[in-house]
Amino acid sequence: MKWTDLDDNWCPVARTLSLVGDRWTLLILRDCFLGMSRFDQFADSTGATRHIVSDRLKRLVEAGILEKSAYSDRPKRYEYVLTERGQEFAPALIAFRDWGKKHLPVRRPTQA
Amino acid sequence: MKWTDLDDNWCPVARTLSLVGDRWTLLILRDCFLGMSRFDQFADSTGATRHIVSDRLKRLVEAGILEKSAYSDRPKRYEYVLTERGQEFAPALIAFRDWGKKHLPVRRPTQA
DNA sequence: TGCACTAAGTTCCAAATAAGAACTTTCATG
DNA sequence: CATGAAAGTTCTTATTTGGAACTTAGTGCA
Repeated sequence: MKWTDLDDNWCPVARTLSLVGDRWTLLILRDCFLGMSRFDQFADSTGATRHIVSDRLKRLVEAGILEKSAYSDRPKRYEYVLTERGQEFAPALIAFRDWGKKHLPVRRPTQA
Repeated sequence: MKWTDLDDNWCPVARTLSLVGDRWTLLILRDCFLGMSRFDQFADSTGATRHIVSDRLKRLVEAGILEKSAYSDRPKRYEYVLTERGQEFAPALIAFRDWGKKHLPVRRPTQA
């Protein structure tokens, strides 16, 4: 079975993952919760390629998890902000954060 | 940046996702919470290929999230059970389940 | 006018993963 | 001895990712 066919799975966990379960997607949402909203911020912060950031933002907008709106008209510039249903991913991200803090201490701390 | 380099990221969400953020992995954990423990059960239930189930189980065991043990000696047969730290993914799965139940009602219900 | 610079993407190619089916190994049962 | 189950492995093809370069539509000087 293809991953993309999970969208109409009987299981709500599977249906949710069909939207946010791809690589990098949840890290982009994490950045949204940290106040980021622009393309370059997501690319720099997550480390995902621009190609992937572009794909994920498009799909998150289509899923109604992020909202895209212009913050400048000339030149046209857009920003991405969590919708109400997007905000409701907070519990999931907090759960992952807590698990990581408890079970995965950093080995070699990030140097500057 | 490669996805696999997230294991020593400063962010605990990223470190956690480097272990369980690949496609199918969280669905296998879901099945563990539903009481499943065998290779074929995971393959049938998730729909992932045997190749992927094999890879994910190996990595979950290496990460200390599942424990592999023999339930039969002849022929040798193994089962996979959540460790204590594995059990602690419950809040994350519950968060995804709740989000899906609330925001993603099934369109065409699974027919038999 | 012209040059450098910014933000937000898109495009292209090579490398890594996933999908699907068939095959293997080790027994148990009839 | 033939059939079948469980747990993987192997093989080939299709889809995704990773990395770098390129594009578009301006802005800010000098």
